[in-house]
This record gives sequence, C-alpha cells and structure tokens, in this order.
Amino acid sequence: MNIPAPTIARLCQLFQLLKRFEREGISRISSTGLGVEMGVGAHNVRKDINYLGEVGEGSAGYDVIKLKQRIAGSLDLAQRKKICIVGLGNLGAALLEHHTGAGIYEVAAGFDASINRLETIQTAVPVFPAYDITDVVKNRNIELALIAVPAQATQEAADRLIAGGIRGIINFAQIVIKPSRPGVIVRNVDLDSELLVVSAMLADREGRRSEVGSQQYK
Amino acid sequence: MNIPAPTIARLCQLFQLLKRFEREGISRISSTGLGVEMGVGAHNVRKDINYLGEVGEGSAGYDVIKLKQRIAGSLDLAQRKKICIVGLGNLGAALLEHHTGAGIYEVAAGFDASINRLETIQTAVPVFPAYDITDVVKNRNIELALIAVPAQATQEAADRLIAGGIRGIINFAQIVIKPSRPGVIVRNVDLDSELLVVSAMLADREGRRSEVGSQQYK
DNA sequence: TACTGTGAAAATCTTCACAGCT
DNA sequence: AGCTGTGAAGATTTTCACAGTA
Repeated sequence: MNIPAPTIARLCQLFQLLKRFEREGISRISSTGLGVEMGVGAHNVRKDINYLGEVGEGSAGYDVIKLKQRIAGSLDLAQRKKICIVGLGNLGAALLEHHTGAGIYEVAAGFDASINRLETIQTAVPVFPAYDITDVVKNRNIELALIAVPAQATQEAADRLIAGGIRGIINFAQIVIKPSRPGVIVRNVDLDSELLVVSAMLADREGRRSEVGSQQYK
Repeated sequence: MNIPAPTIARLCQLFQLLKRFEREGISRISSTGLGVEMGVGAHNVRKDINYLGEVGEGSAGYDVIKLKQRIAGSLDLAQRKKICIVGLGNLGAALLEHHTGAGIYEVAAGFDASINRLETIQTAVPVFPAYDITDVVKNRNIELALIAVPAQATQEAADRLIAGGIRGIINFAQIVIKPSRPGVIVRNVDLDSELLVVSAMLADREGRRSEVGSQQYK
C-alpha cells in the first residue's frame, strides 16, 4: 500500500522487462543491469524493488523469475484482466487487434455508437452498441476500459462505464474525465499532447523560443 | 529554459484547452476555472503560467487568446511541425489517419519494412521503405517521429531516424530506446504498460494484493 | 569481491499564504 | 472585491553513501 506512483510505473516496466528476460533465458540480473535496460539509475531500481520487501540474495543480483513473481503478487498482475474498448474508429479498432495477442489482457468487448460500424467491423471480439456499455460491463465483469471516442463523447462514455462498475480507465481523448464515483483510476494518453510535450521540451531545453512576448523566464 | 517537465506537460494540456475555449468563444478565464477543467489546483495553474512571466491582468483572470499565444511563443508551439510514422501495422496505420486532420502536425511520411504493406496501404501520406528513413527524414526536414514497430525493430528504427537528424521520438514499443546522439527527446507510450499501471494502482490503493510472498510493505 | 538494502541528504515539485494589482 | 504573482513551507521523489550479506 502507498507505493509512490512513479515507483508503480517503473515496477510495471520492470515486470515487462523480466518477462522478456525469462523468454530469453536470462535467469539472474543485477540492479545495474536492470538500470541500463530501463534507462534509470541502479539506485533507483533497488529503491523501487525495496518497496516490495527483500527479494535479492545478498551478493548475486536478483533471480529473474522470483522477482517477477514478487512484483506480480504485490501489484496483482498475475492473472489476466478483462478489458473493453469504447469507440471503434481508426484508433479503437487498432487497439482491438493490438491487444488481442498480448497475453496480459483479454479484450472482452468493443463498443461503438454507430450500428453501421458494428456491422462492418471485422474482429473476433464481441461488439455492442454504446447504450449497452453499462450492462455489458456489469454482466461480464470487465475491469478496465480504453476510451477512444471523440472528445465531446468521452465523459458520457466514462459515466456509462463507471455505472457498470469499471475500475480503471485509459483515456485517449484530450479532455479530462471527471469520475462520477471515487476510486476509479484514470490515466490520460493523449497523442496530440505527447507530440506537443516533445516539441516543448526541445524548445525549452535549447532555448529556441520565439520572442513573442517581452518577459523572460525568471 | 529549465521549466520543470511536469509543468511543460501541463502547459501543453493548457494550450489544448485554450484552443477549445477559443473555438467555443470563451475569451476570459480564471486560474480556478482552468484548474477545474484540467483536474489540478488553481495554485498549480498559476505557478505553471508564472514560468512564462506575467500574463494575467491583475483582477480579471487570463485572456484566452493572449495566454494561448504566450504559451505557443515560449514553447515553440505556434507553427506546424513535420512528423513521420515508422511501422504501418494496425497501430501505425491508425496513427497515420488519426493525426492527419489534427492541425498541429503535418504527417510528412510513413515507413514500413514490408514492401508489400507499402503497396497495399490506403493513405494520402507518402510512404517509403524502412531503409530510406534516414534520407527521407533528412531531405524533408522531418522533426518528430512516432515509432510503432515490433520491440526488436525499435532500436534500429530509432538509429535511422536519429541519423537523419530527427529531434524527438514517441515510442510505442515496450523497450527503452538508447539514443545514439544526445539531445534527442524520447517519450515512451507503451499501451500494455499503461494497463498494467492502472491495475497496479488499483491493487496498491486498495491493498488487494495476493499473499504470494511473506513480506509486507514497510 | 560484488552486490543488495536502506537511512539520510539533496533535488524536485506542489501547496500555501498573502502582498499587490485593477 | 476578486484575482494574479510569488517567496516560503511542505511533501514527494531521487540520489547518495555505506553498512550488511552471501
């Protein structure tokens, strides 16, 4: 309980990395090695792992499988979760396929407001009209949702999902969802904003801003 | 120079929000109003804006247009940037369309390793084989790239982009890119990890972890 | 010897409180 | 009166340094 959010994010990244090591047959790895692979310092890796209690073996680094299981156990990552995708436009449809084979999640449903879209889409995932969101989420015990609808439809989609008992949402629209029930975790992944952020960081780091205003940074 | 990264991210979000206000005909807004819309405190909004120097007018909140222009000027967000997309699978192809109409960026090229894919894809964006990445990026002055290729092909794609002079990369694969030249900004947007993070936060916040190990959090 | 685990220091980021402007 | 701008306090996160262990 109460692991800092950045640590949680890095532990998830670490979890994925350990799965790769397992596939590649690497069975033991040091914090330094992990740090290189994750792009963070070895200190940071050890500190993060330390939130889970002791795992390493004194001198010989971490056992890949044990560490992976420890993270999965602590963060409830062991069993597949059911997810759904709301909005089956270009992005939503791509997500539908993208995640099917991943192994971490089962895509249990797709939703779209357009009946026409539901009839023409080619997919093995069962799809439903948007007005069924609440019922389907409830009846199939879907835990997580990806929302890939136009900005102005996002809040309503979220409300329906939450009414059905959804526990977490990843939102691809450039609008902030106001959860109608507390405890729902929302993460925003706005592609346009990501591009802006990269541009802005370049401008800031290089001091290449245009001189529209007169004020300087303090 | 030297604006904190979280502030840069929020300023970009703010920039998008102001564009929406402009479309909706809202011309003036207070820090409180902005905070509600962005899901952060009014203090935070003022502090962020303050990095740009003075903008507000003492008593009456911020002028939407002026504030937007100030952000654009300081963060070099005013003119469209050229971007490209590497990897035209489900996700890459969706991104190709997703961004075409956004207005912030011009999608100047797409790349894929499969010639067959290049011949069959339907798009108005010019597409090229992967081995042309370096030349096309250089000749067309493309500044930013989205990488949506399989994990094992990611580093090579990045190397080619960087050789062509790319300045920023958004990476959709679950692998950390090691830039072959300093100064390139890389942001990772791994969809699987995002889902894991949401799961993990739920587990952590609710103390619902399974008792695989014996240790507790400290 | 090579590595982890962890308290403490440092850096970063957020929140507060209130002076100052319109 | 209502709102911004900002130094200072507070909280959080990262980095460090080194004791402890196999």
